[in-house]
Amino acid sequence: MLSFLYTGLMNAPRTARERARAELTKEILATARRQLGEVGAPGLSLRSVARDLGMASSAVYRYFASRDELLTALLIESYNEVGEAAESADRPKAVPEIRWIGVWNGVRDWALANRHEYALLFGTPVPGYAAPHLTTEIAARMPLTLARIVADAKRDNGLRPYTGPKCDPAAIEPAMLALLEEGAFTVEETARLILAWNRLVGIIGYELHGHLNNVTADDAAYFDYAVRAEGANVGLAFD
Amino acid sequence: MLSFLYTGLMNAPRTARERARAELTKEILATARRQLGEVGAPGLSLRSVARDLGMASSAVYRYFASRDELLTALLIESYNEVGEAAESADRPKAVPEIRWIGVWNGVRDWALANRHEYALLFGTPVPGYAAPHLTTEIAARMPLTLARIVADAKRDNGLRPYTGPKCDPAAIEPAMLALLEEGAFTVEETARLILAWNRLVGIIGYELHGHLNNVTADDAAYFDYAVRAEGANVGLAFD
DNA sequence: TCGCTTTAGTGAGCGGTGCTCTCTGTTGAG
DNA sequence: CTCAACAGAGAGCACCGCTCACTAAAGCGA
Repeated sequence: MLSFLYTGLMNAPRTARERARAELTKEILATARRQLGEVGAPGLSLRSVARDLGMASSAVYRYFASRDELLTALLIESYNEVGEAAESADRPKAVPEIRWIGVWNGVRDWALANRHEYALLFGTPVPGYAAPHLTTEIAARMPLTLARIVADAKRDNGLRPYTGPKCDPAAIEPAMLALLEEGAFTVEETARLILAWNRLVGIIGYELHGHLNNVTADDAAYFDYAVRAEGANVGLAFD
Repeated sequence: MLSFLYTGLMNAPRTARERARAELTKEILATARRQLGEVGAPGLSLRSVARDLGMASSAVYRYFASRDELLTALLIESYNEVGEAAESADRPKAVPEIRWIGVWNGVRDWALANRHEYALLFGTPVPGYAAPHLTTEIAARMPLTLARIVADAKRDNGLRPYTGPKCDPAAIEPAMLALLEEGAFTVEETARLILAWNRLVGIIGYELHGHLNNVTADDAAYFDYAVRAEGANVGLAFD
């Protein structure tokens, strides 16, 4: 499982054979990524990747043990990209509200430009395919960027008081609570942050997949509203 | 397109041939539905439906012009089921807060029992497949059940004042605004209702598809919290 | 009732898929 | 230099959606 990570990409290739292997692995990934962008994950075919590269389909199996393993590699790549998009959209010196809006728009822009990749990350899973545990760490980059913003806001000016329903602490995964205690969040604040993340990731997905077609007229304006509403919910100074 | 609706199911069959056709159409649908529940939409195969029924795969094409048409029939069936689940979970004589919780739990229960069907309705769309317009009317049953609850609450006791960010009216589809004006909603209230619907449908999807695996420990408790938070957001009396 | 048209169902076939297996040639290490 | 590890090719298996030519039966107008 995930053998490609160790045999192909990591460590400096020493022999000519190893270098060739690393190179071809990258080429396969790049071709697969291009096809993913064009036809989406369900349409991605190992055979057509092989055709594009002018090699026998069976040869690709020397590099990726299965189509699922290839998809996993693309999944990791995409998680990193959306994390990168979120991080680079952040302006740590700006006020939290501006940062919040900026990061969410960065994520949405990436999603609009990489809709099939977004679907792979946050959409309905391909039946029979389960993302390996390895990916959870990388998957955290994007949400952690948002957590940092709220943590900074809390440190500098405090969060606005919240008057809504309370969340049962037992509902949240202990590891997640521990992680966010670094930002000195209460259970309540953690739950609201998770909720905000869920909601906005969901709304981007709905826009992308056309579920808002007969509902909203201006998706960007609706998203802007949702981002502000969500920001207010986690305690930022939107009104 | 959608010829099966007219040739197979609607109107009372008169001749023996028409009756046989109606019957077989139903059998195909039932078999397909069973397979959908077992292997999900991407795994649903017209050939295996035919095998289950002991007929040649090509014969199925006399009843459904394509796999997509078969999926559309299942889509309609599922939309009606989730609408039915929402409506029958409503207790119109109860207070709005109880009704709100009840309907959402009804929807979630249906989703948990019919996860592949839920994915078909609200998940990532199958590439190349676009749901026909016909379905939008049926799709409205579930959200309208929720709109009714909030409308009743507004009529009887008024909604709680909302202090969050405002929504640009241009963001919402005019037809949607007109539809909800029947419940005497303001643009702001309509936007919040849509938002609530988006969010909760999304959260159910996340739970179903495992995206909450490392985030929440008790999905039911988390959903309960989300339902209350969302109810408070639309102006119901949760605190 | 006859004859014709419409329909249901069959099975072969096309081009595609993921994946396996055997075989060949090459590379690299002891 | 030898030999094992490895890369690549190609045939093959079982599946997929879908089409087409063909047979048999049903329905219907004359």
